[in-house]
Amino acid sequence: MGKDRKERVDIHNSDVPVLCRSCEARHQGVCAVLAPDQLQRLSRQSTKSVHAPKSDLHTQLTSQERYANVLSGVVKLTKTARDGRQQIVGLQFAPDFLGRDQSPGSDTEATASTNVRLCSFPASALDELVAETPELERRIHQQTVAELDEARDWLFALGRKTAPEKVASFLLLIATHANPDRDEEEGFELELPLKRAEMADFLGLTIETVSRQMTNLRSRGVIDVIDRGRIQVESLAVLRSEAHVDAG
Amino acid sequence: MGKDRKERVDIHNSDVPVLCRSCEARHQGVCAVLAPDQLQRLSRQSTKSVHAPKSDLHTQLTSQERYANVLSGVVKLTKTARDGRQQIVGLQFAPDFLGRDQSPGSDTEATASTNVRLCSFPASALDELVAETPELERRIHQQTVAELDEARDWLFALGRKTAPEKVASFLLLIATHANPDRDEEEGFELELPLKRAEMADFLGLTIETVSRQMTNLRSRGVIDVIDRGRIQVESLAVLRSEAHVDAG
DNA sequence: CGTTTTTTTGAGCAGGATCAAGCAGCGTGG
DNA sequence: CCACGCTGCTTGATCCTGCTCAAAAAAACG
Repeated sequence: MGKDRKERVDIHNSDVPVLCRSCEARHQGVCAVLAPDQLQRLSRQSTKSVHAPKSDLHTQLTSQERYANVLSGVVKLTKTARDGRQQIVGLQFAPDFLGRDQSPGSDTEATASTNVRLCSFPASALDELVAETPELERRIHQQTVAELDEARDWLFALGRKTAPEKVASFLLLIATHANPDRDEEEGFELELPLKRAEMADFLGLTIETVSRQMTNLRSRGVIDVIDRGRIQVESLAVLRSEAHVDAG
Repeated sequence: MGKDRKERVDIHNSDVPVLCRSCEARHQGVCAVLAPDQLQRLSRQSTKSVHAPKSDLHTQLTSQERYANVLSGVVKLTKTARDGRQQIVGLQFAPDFLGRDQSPGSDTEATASTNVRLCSFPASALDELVAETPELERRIHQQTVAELDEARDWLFALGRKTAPEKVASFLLLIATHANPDRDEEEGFELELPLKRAEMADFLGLTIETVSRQMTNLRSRGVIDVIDRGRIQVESLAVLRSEAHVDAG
């Protein structure tokens, strides 16, 4: 997976902590607005950690009063009813920031879907930086607005899209998040970070319907199934038309 | 509705602009964090306006580069697909703030559902205040987080709730927003700010199903229908159990 | 009042759920 | 090395919730 990815070390920026070099959050995430010395302070209290699928990240972070950046992998935010019905209400990818926008009374769980690497630090450390850097607050706010926007796109999908459209929309979401500036024309391989049950919980469907729609897409030549968690997408444009993305 | 509500004029605060006295936004909304002189500056550029149902508030505000507080009424945020399918992705009540968290690329419309009174002011005026008052930015951020939370609750409702549960959940939402600290025990009258078609667009259902579920709730004694837009709710607790609110 | 809009009600249909097997991959242990 | 159990995925048969189509009833409005 990481073999053909360029290392993004800042050769000319030796003030940047070792921990932070080649970190996505440093460039696009919340850390992007921090000055080198602030980065230094934060990184001194930061630790990287790896979490297996199904690890409960929410209680892990809140119990220790820590925040974290997602370095790699996918984190799912779920809501569960007493009768067992479950709905994924958000997915977090690198370099998303975890822990601050979870509002107090929220009954939302954060769980690793794939292997997840986190860079975590004490909440207090970030709160101090926020106090002295309005830019940082703005950056975090921007992420929240982006999440709100995505949530609203999914409200449309859940309320108004058919099962085939939902599944295509999901594949499109993964495709664009895995590589935001993908070549329009070419086909490409796609790693599915969610298993069927999770896709169902995300799309408001059952496992069976998700499975049927996947075979349906395959039989119509929109995708090739390589193995359980890997597909080949023939064309982004076709996928987009299958998803019936709303007007822009 | 307003008869038994105390007037909230700050007798002792004669520096508070006339325009702002007895305004909800002044107490719970974004204006709550402003100092009297800031309030003065802002109010000098503010105007109140009334908007009939179906007025397009989004283009009205963005074309004039103005933001606004909702003083009364209900604003719906909708997404529409090319084929006509529509989904309401958010409802704004007083004293919500309009205009800033609509991210640039968002294809979301803001439309009045009821008569809506707004207090609007130039975007630049607020941006200046934001620059000098970190508190204000934090306040706006809080509202965005609250909206994100509500959106996620509806993701669960749209993905996993049945039609009867959806309709009950909607009534519960209106009931709690109309009067956040309502007496637990007693029955009460409720004004529905949305017509059937809008309820359908909010709940991801058709008009017919909404209508059927309403008569269903009536025949089971959960509500009394007074007229098209007015119902009597027998008990909040019963409504809550009908809605199958997820675990907390 | 007639006209239009909104809501209700009914009959029939279908998309997706449910129930129930079967299958494929995979680690474990005999 | 294969039998075994386990987990995750697919496939099939049947059912039912909510949609579609149609029409009447009830409000709103000029």
